[in-house]
Amino acid sequence: MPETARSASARTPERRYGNRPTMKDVAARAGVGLKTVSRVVNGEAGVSPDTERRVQESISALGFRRNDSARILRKGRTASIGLVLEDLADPFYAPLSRAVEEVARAHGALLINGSSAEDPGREQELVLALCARRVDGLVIVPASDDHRYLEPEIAAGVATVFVDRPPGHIDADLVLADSFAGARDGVSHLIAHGHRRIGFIGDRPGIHTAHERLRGYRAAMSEAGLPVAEGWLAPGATDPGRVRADAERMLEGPERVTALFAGNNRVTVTLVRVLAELDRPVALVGFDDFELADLLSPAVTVIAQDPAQLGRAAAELLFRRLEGVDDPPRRMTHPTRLIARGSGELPPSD
Amino acid sequence: MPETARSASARTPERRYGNRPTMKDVAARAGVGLKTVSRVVNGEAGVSPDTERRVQESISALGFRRNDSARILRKGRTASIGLVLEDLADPFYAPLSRAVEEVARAHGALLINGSSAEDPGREQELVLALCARRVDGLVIVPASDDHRYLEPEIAAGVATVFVDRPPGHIDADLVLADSFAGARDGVSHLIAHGHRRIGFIGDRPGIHTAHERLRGYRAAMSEAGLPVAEGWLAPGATDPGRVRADAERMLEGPERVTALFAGNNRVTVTLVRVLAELDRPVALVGFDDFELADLLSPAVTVIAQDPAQLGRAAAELLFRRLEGVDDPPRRMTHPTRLIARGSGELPPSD
DNA sequence: GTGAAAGCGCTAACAC
DNA sequence: GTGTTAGCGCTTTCAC
Repeated sequence: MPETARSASARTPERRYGNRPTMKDVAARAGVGLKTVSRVVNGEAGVSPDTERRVQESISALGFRRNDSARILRKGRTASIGLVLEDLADPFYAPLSRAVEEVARAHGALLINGSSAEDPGREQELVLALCARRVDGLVIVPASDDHRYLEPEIAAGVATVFVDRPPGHIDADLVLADSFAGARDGVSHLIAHGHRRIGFIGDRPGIHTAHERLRGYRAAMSEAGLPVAEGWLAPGATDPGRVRADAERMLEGPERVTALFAGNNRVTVTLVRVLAELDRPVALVGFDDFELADLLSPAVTVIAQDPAQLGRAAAELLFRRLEGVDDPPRRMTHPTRLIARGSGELPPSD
Repeated sequence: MPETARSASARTPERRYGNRPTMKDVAARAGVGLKTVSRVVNGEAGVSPDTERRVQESISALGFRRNDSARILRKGRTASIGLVLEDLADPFYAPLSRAVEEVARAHGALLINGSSAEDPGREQELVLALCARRVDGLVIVPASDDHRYLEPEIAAGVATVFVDRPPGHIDADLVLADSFAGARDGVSHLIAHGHRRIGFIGDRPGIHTAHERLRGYRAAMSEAGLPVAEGWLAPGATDPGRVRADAERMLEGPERVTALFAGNNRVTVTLVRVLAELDRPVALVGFDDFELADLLSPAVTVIAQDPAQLGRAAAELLFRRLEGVDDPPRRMTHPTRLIARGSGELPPSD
């Protein structure tokens, strides 16, 4: 039984890419050589108009589309970068992700991304899967605190930029917001408005930004010569139940706080809910800006950072590396900005 | 001049994947055949413990990681799917995207995604780039209204599911929310609370959901026997400037509306701002739920759809196709839910 | 148990 | 202008 070029031989998997035509098929149909088709497909010079026409006709008749997997294998560059972060749907990370995508697009690269769900194992699994795909570079918001697993990859040439949180146990490019200064400014703002007992509700202290923000809180209190009671500190998971419980605890008793500082956007939103149920005003400053913060009553005073700017900076640094810039790892810190809207300017209620 | 296996010959690009070791290198170092390394890397049976140990040692010494580009080329499946939508950072699409990612992960696939920015040309460019990468399947939120460009791809076996909006001029799987019924319910709700002059501010009418929601508005008005003045309809771009101008126009004059229906989340947010500046109460119902809607005053009544559910349904349908289910294209419609919070229950102000 | 050889679809190099 | 050849790094087949 005779076999045509495309018939399923014993060596061919049952359905390869749905049995799509290849350049060879296009060449055969157009009666030209393989390389001529390649030239046409890639818009290279040196093909006569007539030949080009025949090849084009053949391409559309067969529904040919170049297989970039093969191209990638041959060229050694995938024109894609990987992005791994905690949660693509988080209102803080979504704009960051979008900014990375825009920069990638400007450089002709696609974006492969994944959410680590704050799970170090999942982060590593995703990152290594991306390395196996030979992405040209990686932008990572760490969930893990040990990135030594990346050492062979970086050594092998995978450009890597960390953003929002520093990597653990390795030296690499890094783009951060100034969490320490931001938190210090926010807490100083509350102190300037007369508060002396201020609660801090933040994220788990293992997370770098959470740690820095707590440090900023302590610095502001200390600079003002104010004591900090143990009960005013509540680092931990940012689920509403925990945040609510800690807030309610701080808001009662003789040592009760007159103001709260929220360590991130999710904490802030939960605190807004808790405070809305209260019969007395409690001042609030939150880290991270969020939509509609200005329409709540009182409008919420925040320490704003620009996630899109962080993403853009990280991606641009990455592509600079891919273009061959080979300085030692760079650490960029972006300033934060206090936006006073009302909740942070409330006076103490006693 | 003698050449080792990995030295840069004239035929080798200067830096291929940063010159990473291949299975061949691992095999040479371990003193085994190529296929044996392949067996170890893929956890296949039939390798003696001793050989396996030697290969493993060789793998970690060289920092070998399997090149999935080559694997993909050979196997014909990329274990990746593409997602194209309007804007990854939009609070409606971000959870949809995350849901698609989770389903992909459950099926061992990576997600490559891109934002079309509501630009048909960019949608097509992205989709075709994903096809060239031979993604196994596509989830698309259309920006374009003509998807005939996808016909050869679908014919060639790229599974495709549309979500949120139907494809143009082709028949394909589709997951929608019930925009028509949702809008009709929302407007009926306003009518039930005494309103007779209701404005509709929506998205551009070329967008399917916008069209359906306008149809729902008309149906509700018509069912109640209410006339619709031309000035009460304002489809168009959803930028705050346009929405504000149209709202302000509707809110003055003798025929002024006492209630507004917002066609999507962005319009709703802008209208909340406009109405907050007003000296009289105007009722508002918005399509799409949004965070903090319950904390505004008045809290905002919405027609809620579940974007994560839409994404999950679309991705699950896609993987069912990839597993070989071959029914005719399916169209799934998810119901919406009215959440009364206050703004939609305000009585007419005159 | 192990390995040699073929080939996935493309691009690079070089000959014609 | 155009075609031929080699080979990217892997998996498949089949022989040992």
